[in-house]
Amino acid sequence: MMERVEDLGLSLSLSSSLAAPRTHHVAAMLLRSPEKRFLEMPLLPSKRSEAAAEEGLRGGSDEEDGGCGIDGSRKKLRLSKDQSAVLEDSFREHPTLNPRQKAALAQQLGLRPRQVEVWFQNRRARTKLKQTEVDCEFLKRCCETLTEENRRLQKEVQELRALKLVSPHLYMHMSPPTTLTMCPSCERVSSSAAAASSDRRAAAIVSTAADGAAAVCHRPIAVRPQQS
DNA sequence: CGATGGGCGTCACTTACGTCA
DNA sequence: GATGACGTAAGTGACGCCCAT
Repeated sequence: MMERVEDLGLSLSLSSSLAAPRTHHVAAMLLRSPEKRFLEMPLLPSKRSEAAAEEGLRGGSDEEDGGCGIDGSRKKLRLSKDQSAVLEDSFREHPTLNPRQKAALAQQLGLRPRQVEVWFQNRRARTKLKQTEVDCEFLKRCCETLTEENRRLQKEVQELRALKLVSPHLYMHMSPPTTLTMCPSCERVSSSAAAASSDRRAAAIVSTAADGAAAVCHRPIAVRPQQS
């Protein structure tokens, strides 16, 4: 089964078309010529089409259920506000329906079960799209914050190196930079850093930061040996 | 017991239509 | 009134799961 967004938590595939749904949508539409659409038409009715047709037979005429007209044009049904509200309430309660719930809802709203099913499908898609947009915004802000933090740390490293050259004595006795005793991502303050000698600390600070200022977090991390 | 095929539900993508600025 | 952007109902194919054979 495909992974669900709600199961993934903060999931985002930037390569996914969802990252830019509108542009992808438009591009895809431009690419799809009527000829291609004709070629894509199934030679035989699919399982789904058959099911829909069957439901159509059970549910009433095309005229009243929003099916295709005689000329083949698709008649679009707009759900009433009341119908939408009931569906919305039901969706909040359970985003997926079992057959019994679907049938009950369809009967209550005077719709075909297929219409209820489609509404839930589209509703789930809209929810997922919204969540993706939210995730994308969040990750963008994270990226900006980390970039800024990285810039700041690089600058601090440069300053420390300069100080070490100019006055090693002062450097050895200075208190540790506060920025490097607290992890900006998990915001935990390291107690071991305070207990360590200023000499070893400073050395660690410089070497760690010099590795790219990426391994600031004091949680167990793997620090790559610097490549030449 | 594993392979296979059909039924079913869901998803991603797409199309087509209604609405609104 | 014409037009384009947008929202959304619906069509389609693919995929995974389940179950019978």
